[in-house]
Amino acid sequence: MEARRDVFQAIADPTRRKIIGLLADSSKNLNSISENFNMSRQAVSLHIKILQECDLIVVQQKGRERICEVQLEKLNEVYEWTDQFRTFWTNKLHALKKVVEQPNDHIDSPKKL
Amino acid sequence: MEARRDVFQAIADPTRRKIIGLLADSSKNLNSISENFNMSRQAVSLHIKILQECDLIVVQQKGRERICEVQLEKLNEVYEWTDQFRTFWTNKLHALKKVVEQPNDHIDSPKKL
DNA sequence: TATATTTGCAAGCAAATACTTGCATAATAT
DNA sequence: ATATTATGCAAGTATTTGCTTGCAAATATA
Repeated sequence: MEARRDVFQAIADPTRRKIIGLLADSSKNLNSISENFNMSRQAVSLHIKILQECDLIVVQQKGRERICEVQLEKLNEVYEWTDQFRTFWTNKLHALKKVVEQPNDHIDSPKKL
Repeated sequence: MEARRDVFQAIADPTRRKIIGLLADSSKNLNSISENFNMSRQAVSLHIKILQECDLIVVQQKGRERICEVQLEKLNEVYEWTDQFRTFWTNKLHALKKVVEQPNDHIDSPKKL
């Protein structure tokens, strides 16, 4: 069953987030990744597969080894989604400040909230 | 079954992300939220519950209504996790530039990225 | 060639997820 | 008082998830 497979789903699992962290440091083959976890190699392999399916990881066959490289840019989707709301929560602090500090409008105000 | 319940898990579901978006605009009661979806009220109610369990939503009883308010600050955990890697992928572009462009430091540089 | 290593594939399983429908309950409106 | 509205609770189901173990295959090393 090909289920929904997106970046948000992929990073929902803590093991997969840890894998991303490991690979951000340097590319690694499947076995050396799985050494960092208390689960079977197969379990890790499955996580890798999921990360691959949403292009967070690119796997390159090198002899009998599979070198996994993380594509951190793919996290941009998540970054942007959260960042969109970040302006909301930072504005909770700044919006008030702006209103209070501005006794009247100036010509050079480019934007008003 | 009390499963792992964290923000990453919570935002993995597209319905829940949409709920967050809706509530970012303004707080709403359960029924008016569920009007935006093609699923049963119960299904939406369950999503709300999950969002509540990780403090992304605070529910306030008001008579017979339950007003849902989103706590966008809780997304900071996700923001920071992605941002940590963002420096990696933006550095792919900027790191080289920095090294090349900066022959020495200046006093009047208020901030360096 | 015999053996180690790195990996894939497949079956099996318990738990979680994402829903559904039906009924109960409490607050409000007529 | 009765109907309407907003909601919760519980049971049931199909699918997905996160793992396991066993076996096979391909590559590298002795």
